[in-house]
Amino acid sequence: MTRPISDALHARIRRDIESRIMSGQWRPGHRIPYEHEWMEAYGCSRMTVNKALRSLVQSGLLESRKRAGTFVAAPRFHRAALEIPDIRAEVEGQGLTYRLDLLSRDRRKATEADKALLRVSSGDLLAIECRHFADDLPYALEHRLINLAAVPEAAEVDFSTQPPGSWLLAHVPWTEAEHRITAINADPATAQSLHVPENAACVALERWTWIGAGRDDERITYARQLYPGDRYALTAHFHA
Amino acid sequence: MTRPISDALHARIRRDIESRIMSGQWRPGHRIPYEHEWMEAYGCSRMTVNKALRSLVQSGLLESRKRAGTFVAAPRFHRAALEIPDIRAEVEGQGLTYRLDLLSRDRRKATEADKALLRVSSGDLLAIECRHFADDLPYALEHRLINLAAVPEAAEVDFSTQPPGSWLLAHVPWTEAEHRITAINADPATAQSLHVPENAACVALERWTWIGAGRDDERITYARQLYPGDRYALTAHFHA
DNA sequence: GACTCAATAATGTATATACTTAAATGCAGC
DNA sequence: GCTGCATTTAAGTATATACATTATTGAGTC
Repeated sequence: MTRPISDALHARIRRDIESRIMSGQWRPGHRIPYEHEWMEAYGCSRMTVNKALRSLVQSGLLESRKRAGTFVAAPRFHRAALEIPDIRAEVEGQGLTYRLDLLSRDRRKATEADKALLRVSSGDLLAIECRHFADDLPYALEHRLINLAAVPEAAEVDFSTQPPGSWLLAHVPWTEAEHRITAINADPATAQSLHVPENAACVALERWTWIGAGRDDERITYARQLYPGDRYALTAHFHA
Repeated sequence: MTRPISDALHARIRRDIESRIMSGQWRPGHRIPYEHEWMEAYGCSRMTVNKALRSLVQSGLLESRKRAGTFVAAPRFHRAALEIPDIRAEVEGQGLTYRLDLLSRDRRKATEADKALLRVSSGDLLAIECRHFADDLPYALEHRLINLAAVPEAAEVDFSTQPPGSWLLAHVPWTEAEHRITAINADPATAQSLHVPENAACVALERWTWIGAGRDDERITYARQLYPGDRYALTAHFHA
């Protein structure tokens, strides 16, 4: 997942700055040398220095202010890049056999509850309940709503073999998404479905997906996935 | 959290491309126009076009191949940027009163268990157990190990008022970090400590933090935070 | 047809230059 | 001391240009 290291000059400058920040030599708030100082130091043009700095600004390590200079940004949070693979890919990536179990599929007009979850005001949708298996052990329980106004093709798709997440990821790419991760106790039905004891702690991952950033944004899907807490962990890595 | 919109030409080109991808008009694998076509379309230089494209490549929306062109990247995961604020900031950000309760503080040579968690081979460390309160309701239970070889100053800090996470974030900036999120059932002691029923589902957030990307990396700290699942949710947003 | 190899065309990198923009600085006047 | 204003300086944007790199294309050969 690491970027291929490049021997380009701007990449070297970038790495040099990065390592001085990472090592703690330059702390947040520290004003790093001016662009013209870097260009002297490396005997290159300002554009080259600028390219390095801009890329560090984009990744949040630096912050520039006109006239004042460029500063090491203050980390206000622990940032991490969470990459949630689609479940089939995740299971198969672990060398296990994936199997999907479609529990229910219902095409209906949005109920009040659906509207609240999908964040739409009306329309038809597809409601799916399914279980994901890894080597015959339940891996996740999924409840999903798909907005048919946004993705009419979904009405024709056979979700008894293809997980809805995989299909959507391939067919409705590059959407905006919001995730909510919490923990819940398995109710009796969930416990039975996931083969865990009643009240077992589960990771609940909710995801809202939509297209477009403006007012005319279009809700695509809502998904809620429950994972047995003792078999599953989300991992995230911060690298800058 | 949204970037300030810029009216620079390269930013406009960027937005135009972005919106065509986000709207689904250009799907993954699609070859977008060549740089020289963009420069004709906008009547600008190639460097300006290049700036827009590079920034979209950096954020993972595009992918360039020499000679072949620039393509819409295939989203293989649901990416999300997880920003985990330090607990005090998080609580106070919600308008609640923060209070820290230091349960134990122990300076010791690393035990076998410590070594495994902190991922060091030996050395002195500081082990801290504390509870974070929001308006007199327990918010999180924290178990933390700090490697004194990496952060000797920590030995002198008074962690009865200042949460270790806040202090570390301010004093050991820009580190690498790995997060692991899972769900567990509260054991009797934890339940009592967090004022939740026994076996209540809790979000368990583990974080390993170190400095430097090479072999000579230095382990800073290990933290495990338990949050009552019914009072707490991690949220993450993907925006591209 | 399959293989080799050179021409081609697109991105990648870098330079030198010029003008714009915004904020820190310092000076003048009250 | 404080305020307002002009100055200055560093980053921001953009251009035109050149050469490097590399994967594709296609022509020529076996």
